[in-house]
Amino acid sequence: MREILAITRALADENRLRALACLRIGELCVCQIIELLGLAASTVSRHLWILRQAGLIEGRKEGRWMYYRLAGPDAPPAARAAIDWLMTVLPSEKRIAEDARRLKLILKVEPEVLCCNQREGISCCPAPEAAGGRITRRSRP
Amino acid sequence: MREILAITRALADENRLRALACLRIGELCVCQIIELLGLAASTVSRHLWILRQAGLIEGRKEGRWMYYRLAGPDAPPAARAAIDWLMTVLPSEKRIAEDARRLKLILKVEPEVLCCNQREGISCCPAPEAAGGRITRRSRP
DNA sequence: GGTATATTTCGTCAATTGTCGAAATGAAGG
DNA sequence: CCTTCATTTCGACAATTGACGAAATATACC
Repeated sequence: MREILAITRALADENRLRALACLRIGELCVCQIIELLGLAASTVSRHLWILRQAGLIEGRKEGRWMYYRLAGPDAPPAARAAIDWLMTVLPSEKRIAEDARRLKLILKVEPEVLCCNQREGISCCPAPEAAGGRITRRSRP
Repeated sequence: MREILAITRALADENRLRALACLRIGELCVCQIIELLGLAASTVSRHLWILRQAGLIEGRKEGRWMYYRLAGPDAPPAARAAIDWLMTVLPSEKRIAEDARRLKLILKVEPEVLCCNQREGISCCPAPEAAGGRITRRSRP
């Protein structure tokens, strides 16, 4: 039961669903996910940890960078099934499609430059949630 | 996104998963679910409402009694898929199997008698969560 | 070794959630 | 109509959660 609850609770958050969905295109660096979600790095790190311990994603460290990807075929079957469900229902969501569009822009920027910009509080792409009314604290030094 | 989040958040609670799982045998009266979960009637009612507005279950009123069942084929596809996933992963869970065993005992009691007993604070079956350390307030008038 | 830096951990705060009991609702039967 | 009673709604409270910034960790490069 703990295993299943870890999965369902991991999925019960919009930002975690967005993170999962964006990983469907393949492996991503944490800084890219940070950029996409527009949240504090520590917050994103926590979200990724929750997804990871639920068995939904896998991490791989390469130097200073950390890469995450969707759990593979050898992941717990319950998690795999959950991922399959998500990948059929999520992509048609407006927000997820918007994320996919922005992700293309993000991928054009070298991770090094991306991280450097994040330190400076600069976003490489429009960040629609800023227009949506939510205030991104990172825009204020 | 609202629709999917309603589903994932509805599933992010152990008692709601138990309620869903017990409905796989068919339609149940609220008082039977109350008995199974061992929670206050108001709490169970709230859980069922959350499951209902997520499209995971359907309700039917018959006189003073309210019956719930799993969402049928004409339910939102996302909800149907979620139910399918749950019904493959939940039944093998220890807690769910235990619930199924207790549900058989509960079904032997007429709903009228069950409700009457609940009013008196009497449980028709062992209620394993009492042994598990949790205190059931309803045993104290 | 020392510095720079990508990510995680920690502490804190506001918001949300699960739970209960009490009161309200609504349907049956006298 | 008035009572009974199964269920739901309401209000309160404790526990959990998501968010942030600051500090810690770990890796690379000098």
